[in-house]
Amino acid sequence: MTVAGKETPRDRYRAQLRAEIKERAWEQIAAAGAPGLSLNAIAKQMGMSGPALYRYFASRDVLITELIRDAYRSLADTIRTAAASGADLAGLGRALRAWALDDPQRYFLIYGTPVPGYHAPDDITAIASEIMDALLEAAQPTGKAIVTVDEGHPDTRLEAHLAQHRKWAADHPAPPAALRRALLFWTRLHGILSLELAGHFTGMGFDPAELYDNELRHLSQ
Amino acid sequence: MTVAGKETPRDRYRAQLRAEIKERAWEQIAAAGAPGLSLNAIAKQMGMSGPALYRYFASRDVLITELIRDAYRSLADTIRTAAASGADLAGLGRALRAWALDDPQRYFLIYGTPVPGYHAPDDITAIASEIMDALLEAAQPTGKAIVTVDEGHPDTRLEAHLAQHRKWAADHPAPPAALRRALLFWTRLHGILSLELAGHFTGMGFDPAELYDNELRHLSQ
DNA sequence: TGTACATCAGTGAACGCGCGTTCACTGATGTAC
DNA sequence: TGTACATCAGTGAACGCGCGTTCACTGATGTAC
Repeated sequence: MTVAGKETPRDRYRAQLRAEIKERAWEQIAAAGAPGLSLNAIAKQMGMSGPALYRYFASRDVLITELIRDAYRSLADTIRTAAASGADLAGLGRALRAWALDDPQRYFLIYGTPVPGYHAPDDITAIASEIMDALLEAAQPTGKAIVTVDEGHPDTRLEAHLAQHRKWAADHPAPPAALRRALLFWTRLHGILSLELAGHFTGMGFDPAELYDNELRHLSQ
Repeated sequence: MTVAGKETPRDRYRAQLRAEIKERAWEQIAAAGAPGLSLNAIAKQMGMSGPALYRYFASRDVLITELIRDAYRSLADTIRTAAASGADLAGLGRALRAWALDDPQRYFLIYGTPVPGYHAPDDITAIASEIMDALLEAAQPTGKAIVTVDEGHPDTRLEAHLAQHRKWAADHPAPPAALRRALLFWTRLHGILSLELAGHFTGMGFDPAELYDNELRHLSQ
C-alpha cells in the first residue's frame, strides 16, 4: 500500500504490468471471445508463469469485471466527449458507431449475450446510467424552438407510459418526448450495430452504414 | 443405416434419445450459456456415461451446430406460421417477441455474441434468408392501396441504396420501400429484444413491451 | 555511504478438476434362415 | 418357433490437456537508521 499521491517506481511498474495484462486479455477476447479468456494463457504470452498474475489480479473474475468496467468507462467517455463538443443526437450516434467498430468484442462485452447469473457491481451500473444521462441530455429539444410541434412521430401512448415510469431518468428533467427519443436512439442503433458486428449482414450486399445513417436522420429531425 | 421410410423401434429409440440429449443441452445453455455446454455433464444428468453420447452426436461441435439449426428452424417456422395466418408486419413482430421471450438463450444462440472464427454451414444461412423472405413478403404494401403516398418516413437515400444493393432480396420482387421496411423491422425489434433479454432495462422502471409496441405501430402505419 | 531488514515480484511444484475423445469390451436387441 | 449371427447401445478405463488457484520459496528492490 502506498499513500495516495506518492507514486513510487514500483507503483509505476505495477500499473504498467496491469495494463499489459489487460491488453493481452483484450487480444485473447478478440481471438476467442470472453469465455476463452485464460490467465495461464495470458501469462505464457507475456513470458511469465501463471501464478505470477495473481500479484496483479486476485482472480479471473476480478480481471473480467475490470475489463467490463473499462469498456463501460470508455464508452461513457466517448459519448460525453462527443456531447461536450456540441454534438447532437446524430453526432452521438456516429461516435457510438465508431467506438463499436473500433473493437467489436469490447462492444459485445457490454451488450452481448449475458452470462446467466452474472451481476455487474454497482459502480458499473452507475456508469451505464451515466451514459443514459448523456443521451437524455442530447435528446432534449434545443432551446431555440419552444414548442416542438413535429419531432418525427410523436407517440402519445409511449410518452404517457414513460411519463409515469421514469425511474431511470429520475435525476433528469427531460420531458417524455426526450425520454422516448433517448430510448429509441439506444435500441435502434444497438439493433443495427449488434447485427452488423455479429456478421448478420455479411453477404446481403447492402452497406450497414446507410441503414445506420437512415436511423440517425430520423432521430434527429 | 435404415432405408428411408422404414422406421424400426430402434430408430424411434434413437430419435427419442437424441431429442432428450438436446433438451438437456438447452437446459444447460439456459443455466450457464452456450460456452458452458458439456457433453459429460449432459450424460451425467441423463444417468449415462460420457462416451455413450458419441453414439448420437459425433462431437460437441456437431451438437451445438444442430442446436443452432433447430433454433433457426423454430424461428423461421414461427414467422411463417404467423404470416400464413394473415398477420401483417406488426403481427410478425408480436410473434417474434413471443418466440424470443419463450427462451432467451435460444434467441442469443442466433443473435448473440458471435464466436470468433465460427461459420455456420450453408443450410443454416439458407434458413436465415428464408426468414428474410417472409419479412419481405409482409413488408410489401397490401394490394388495396395502389399508391402509398405516406408510409412513415420514406427515405429516398436509403431506398436508392437498397435498390442497387439487393443481393439478399434477389429472389424477391419487393420494391425498395419494402426492403427498407423489412430491414428496419428486423434491426429495430432486435435492438429492443436483445437489450431486454440481456437485462439492460431492468431497474429502469418502464415496460419494454410499450417500447416494442411503439415500434410496431410505426412500422405498420 | 553502508549495512540490516522488510517488502515485493516471480518461480516451480502441486492439487483437484472437468473437459473432449478414443478404445476394447459386454450385453442386449434385432435379423435371417 | 428356434437357433446363429450381426448390429447396436452403453460401460469403464484411459489419454492428454488446460484450467484456476494455493503454497513455499528465491532473489531482487526498496526503506530505515
